Amino acid sequence: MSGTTVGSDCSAMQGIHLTTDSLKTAATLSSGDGRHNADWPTAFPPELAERGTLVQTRPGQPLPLSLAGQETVFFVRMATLLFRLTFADGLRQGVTLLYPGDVFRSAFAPAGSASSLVSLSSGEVLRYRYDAFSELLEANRDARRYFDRAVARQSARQAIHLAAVGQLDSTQRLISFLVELATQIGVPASEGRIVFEMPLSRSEVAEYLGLNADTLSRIMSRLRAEGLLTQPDRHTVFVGDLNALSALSPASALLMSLRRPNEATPDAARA
Amino acid sequence: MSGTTVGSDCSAMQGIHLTTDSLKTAATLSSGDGRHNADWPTAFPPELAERGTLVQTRPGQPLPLSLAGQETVFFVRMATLLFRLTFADGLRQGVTLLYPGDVFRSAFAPAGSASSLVSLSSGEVLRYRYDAFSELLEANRDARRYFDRAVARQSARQAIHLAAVGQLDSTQRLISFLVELATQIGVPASEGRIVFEMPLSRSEVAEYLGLNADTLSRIMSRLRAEGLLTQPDRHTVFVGDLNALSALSPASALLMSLRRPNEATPDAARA
DNA sequence: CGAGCCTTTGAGCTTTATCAATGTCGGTGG
DNA sequence: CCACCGACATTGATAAAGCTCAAAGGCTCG
Repeated sequence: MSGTTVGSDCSAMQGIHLTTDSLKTAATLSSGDGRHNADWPTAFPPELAERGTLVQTRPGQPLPLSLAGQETVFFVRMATLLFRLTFADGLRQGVTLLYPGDVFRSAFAPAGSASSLVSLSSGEVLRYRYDAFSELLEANRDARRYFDRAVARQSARQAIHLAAVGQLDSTQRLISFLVELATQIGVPASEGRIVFEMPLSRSEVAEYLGLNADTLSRIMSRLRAEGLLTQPDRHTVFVGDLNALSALSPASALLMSLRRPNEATPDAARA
Repeated sequence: MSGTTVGSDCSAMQGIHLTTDSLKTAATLSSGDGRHNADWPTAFPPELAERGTLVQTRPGQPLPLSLAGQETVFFVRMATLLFRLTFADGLRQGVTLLYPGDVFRSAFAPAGSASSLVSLSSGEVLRYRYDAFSELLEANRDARRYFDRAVARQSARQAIHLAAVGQLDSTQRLISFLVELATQIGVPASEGRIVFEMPLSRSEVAEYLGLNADTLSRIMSRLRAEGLLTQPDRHTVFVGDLNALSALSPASALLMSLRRPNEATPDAARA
């Protein structure tokens, strides 16, 4: 599995439709390291990948939830996405982060302009019309299973996030967030550390955690001062000792138990 | 519609299995007022109702999420349920309220003892083993559609709840909660008012809203003093003017747009 | 009728938001 | 190459929202 953030500054990025064989890469990429257990498919079924519309994303790029009035479905092949809700008065809340392997159905969001889906990184997303996607699932048992599992996994993640926002103090919330990122997009670095690129700006993180951006900055400074974190630059975070960090938030254990699906783990934990 | 708060000390209440025709009531009840549009089923398909295990609930009764190590699915026929998450240190957060028509898959909750599903009222719930339920959905297109819609609806509700907890002040949060209840379980009363039984105790409401119980009590007192609410007893709430109330929280509009599925509305809003 | 639990309400304190000033990064154009 | 600009980040002082603790009613159920 390769790196984390990309850094492309390409141009055309909207809906290139893939014909069945125009992009073997798609199928190949997504079947990935998949162990093809018929009962518990861990990889996105290639038959589905072939039928989607490829969207190349850039940081900050919005992904419209409805396409010609139709419901949509997105499969995150390689990117980090944010699903965000905006109230009438402009208050915004980051609801869920979506990582590679995740699937998002537009009906998961309240109707209207309140909801938006934004890519936080450069990457690739497959887009479907919901009715077409739904038919594909009917025809493909593995695809259906993949989708149902993905939905369940994300639902669990969102529940933990809600509990963190509702019950934890600001420090614990931030730590929970860092643990989430370390678990989902972190990669091992020297001396047992873990690195990841922070895909959100300070104010986006604050919005996600239900905190004030100033407060958040203060807390990050404190964690840095305490040596729990190192930041060579604004967007790169090294976690020295993930265990020490996670011990500081009650949500850590739950967050770390949620792996991303393609993770190469010896035992395929089922739920 | 009897009592509310905990205190059940009853005895037998678990799983009575229904044979195909032992409970015609089931099918009848759940097909309810359903308009049987093949494309968009609004009622829980009777074929599914017949196959579930009927669980009669009492206030405070826990519904175990795993059954002999198997994943489960619950269909709420008549009750209000609470899905709650508990952190290792005992902090608890109410994640979602489930109303009649809702469907809950145990995998929506993080694994382990952190999650629990509790009935807040007397009522009836149908329980399935997930693998059996999954097969039923494969065999029944309407059932599959019902399930997918239900999941989407609940996901949207949970997103709004998260945004309320993350962004709103305590008064707005409480008002959002009241608007949710009025929308979901409220019934018209005299003089254009709306009544509902509050299925949660003060401290459970506080837990759901991420507030302190004392603070919550204060705010309710204030709303009562301002005449927005009337409470003949602790568990009965009259909302004098739902529009006036909902104007006080930015989340109201979104919450009110989520109707429950069996609602007899002229137009069947699709998403 | 009494025990226990839930609720209400007050006083004081902690945490976090707000406001404002200053600093840093990255890009742009002279 | 440097000066400038705008967006983002940091940090301090202050204020307010909500939490904690404690005491005093109410309800409910044996």
